[in-house]
Amino acid sequence: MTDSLMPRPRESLRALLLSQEFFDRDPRVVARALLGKLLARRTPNGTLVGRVVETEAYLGTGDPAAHSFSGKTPRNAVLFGPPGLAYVYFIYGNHYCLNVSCLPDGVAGGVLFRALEPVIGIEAMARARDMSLSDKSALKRITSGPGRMAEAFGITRDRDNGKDFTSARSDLQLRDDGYRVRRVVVTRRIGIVKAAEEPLRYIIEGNPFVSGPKAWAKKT
DNA sequence: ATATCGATTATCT
DNA sequence: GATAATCGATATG
Repeated sequence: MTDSLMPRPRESLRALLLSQEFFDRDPRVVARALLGKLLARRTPNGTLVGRVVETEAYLGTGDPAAHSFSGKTPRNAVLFGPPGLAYVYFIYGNHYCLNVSCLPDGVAGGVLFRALEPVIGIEAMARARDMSLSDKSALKRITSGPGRMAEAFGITRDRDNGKDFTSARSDLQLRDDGYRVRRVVVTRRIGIVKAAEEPLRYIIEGNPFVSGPKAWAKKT
């Protein structure tokens, strides 16, 4: 074959950019629908891609666990804005966490990205996390957790808060490559005390890159 | 394998 | 001044 002489389709053509309408829905619906989609980050050096395997829904002003519960502030303003924007917050003096805003402009709601399965740029992700891939068990820990995946992708509030996931010109995008999720498991949310019992955490059943102890990947 | 604890700072009361 | 949508290290069964 003369494969190398043919114009190679760009990566972006093989995975469709998610639209703003995709995010203009209830966070529970979006959280479920995001499983299996691709998070893509364009950097000066290369591209990072991870498949979404774990999400959590935060319901806005009616949800005691949501940052938007007590109304709009400078920090959470993005959650009240248009759908499909990156909401990044800094937590415990150590970690950034990445969310996407949901529902129409003026209505709060969002989805927290909790874990990815690395697809492209694994070496770069490991570097960003100061990890070596020589240890086989290290692979699972690169992007399995909200703080971990944010660090692997170089997400910070200064750089990324408010970015449009749905813009063709954005360096932070969400795409659909046609991957089909077999089965979804819903559990209580992790790391919170308020409204923790609500079944608002969504994971791809059996996926090894889901965060937390193995037991959390099954039920609770 | 599960439990506990300390780190470290932006944000809000 | 208290809190937090976490992580990694350490301790213990």
